[in-house]
Amino acid sequence: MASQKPSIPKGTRDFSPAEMIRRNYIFDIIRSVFQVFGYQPIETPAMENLSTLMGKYGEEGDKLLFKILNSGNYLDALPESASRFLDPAVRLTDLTKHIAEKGLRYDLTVPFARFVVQHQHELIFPFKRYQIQPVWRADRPQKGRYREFFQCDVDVIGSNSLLNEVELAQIIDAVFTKLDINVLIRLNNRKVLAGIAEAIGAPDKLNVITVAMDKLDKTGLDKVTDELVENGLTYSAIEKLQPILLLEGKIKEKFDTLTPFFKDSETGRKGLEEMRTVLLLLKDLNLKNKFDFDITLARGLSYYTGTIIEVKALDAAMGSICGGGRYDDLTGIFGLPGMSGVGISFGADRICDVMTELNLFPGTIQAATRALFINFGTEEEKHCLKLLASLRSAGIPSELYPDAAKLKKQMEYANRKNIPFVILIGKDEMESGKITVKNMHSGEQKLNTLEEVIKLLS
RNA sequence: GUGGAUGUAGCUCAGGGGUUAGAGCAUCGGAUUGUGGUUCCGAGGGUCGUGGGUUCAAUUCCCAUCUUCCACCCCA
Repeated sequence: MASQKPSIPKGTRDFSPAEMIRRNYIFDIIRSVFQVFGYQPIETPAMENLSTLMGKYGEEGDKLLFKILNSGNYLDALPESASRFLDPAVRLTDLTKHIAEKGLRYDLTVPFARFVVQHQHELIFPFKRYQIQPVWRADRPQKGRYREFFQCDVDVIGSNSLLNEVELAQIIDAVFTKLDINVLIRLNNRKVLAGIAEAIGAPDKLNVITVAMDKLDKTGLDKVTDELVENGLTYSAIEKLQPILLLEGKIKEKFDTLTPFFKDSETGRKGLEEMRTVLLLLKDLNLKNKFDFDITLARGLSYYTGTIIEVKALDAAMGSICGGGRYDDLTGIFGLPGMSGVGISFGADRICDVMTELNLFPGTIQAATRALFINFGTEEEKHCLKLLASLRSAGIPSELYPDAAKLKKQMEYANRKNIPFVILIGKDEMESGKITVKNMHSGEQKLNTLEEVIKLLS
């Protein structure tokens, strides 16, 4: 039988020990910050019922869901002959709903909303939770984009207070300060965006406007204008929108321009007021990283209703490495209305990419074996096993080479694994009861008692 | 879903319509069976992504397909 070339699905990755050490460094910092702010961990299944996931991320999102084929003879469950679904006139989604009822989660927010509704009577509100798990998207992979990646979510649900938004900004600041990444925290509010749509007389075109505005810094004013025209915005509306699109400079100037602009839009005024509250509180907190009120920030996920947040690394070319916002009614679809939540998600994989690119991992993070016992044979093995146990109970990470291989091979093993000390116990040492310790860095070698060895390696 | 690149040894990559396809690194053995990193010597390892076409002859040229990467869309 010809052996097949091993491979893994597109957009997924294996993580080597060296990579896991770096990834765990990031996860540990993020987790410790979450905990210090009073958030509690939960986990949810990798797969959810498709009905939980569908329709929550907009049309695009549905396409990017990985669907799981039903077990057993799934074609038997079809209401009519399978051949009908081969007709191109029949929509593929019709077939999908008959043969797949589960899907891999697309993010952690929607499963969290489901979790909250399902466990509402056990939870203490406002409920502050964090969740660090992989999510899956059937996207085309490219730089910084994977089909399986880890999100680190923090959310507060059951509180309308804008203090939560402020707290999330503090968490962002604390995490990236600890990771030594310089970031810009961009803030906006969906109500401000809705207000703009209202004020220019195109309230139904909110989505078109936000998507176009989001592209402003990438494609420029002309392209954005073209796109707006294509999507049916009138020239007079675009004309009114222009000064908003070009709004730059200090936060205060943005408020000065928007305030009169919103004189007929209550939604806009409300959004602006929320922004003012959040920004003023943040101003007094002296965050290490910069934040800005950026009216071109839109964010695609359709469930956001208030504040939206996005974080970009300043020194690396990478999409957003953290994002989130407030959703007023995500639990409503699952039967629990009036429960507002706000949360953010850190993209661990992108953060890892940025830190690798900028060389930000400290050199001291690898927790490797401290000492390797050389294996000289059966008698020596037995002797070493006891000493090994002593070192381990003293908390010294140590190992015994499992085979009586050539010394060169064992030394090479220690060398390649970066083990700083090698312990040699042959006939001589067994008789004298002493232990030879070799420092692999300096090459120097000494006879010691067990106590001395423990002291030396601790 | 759209567009552009890519695929040759475990890895990074040269090469070229015509005997036996190369290099560096890695692996294994030896110099050196109680002493690693450096050095030297040697060995193993390939259906040149897959399928088809052109040709006396294709790994090389052409077409298709898949893979990976990059960009768009969207996003972490």
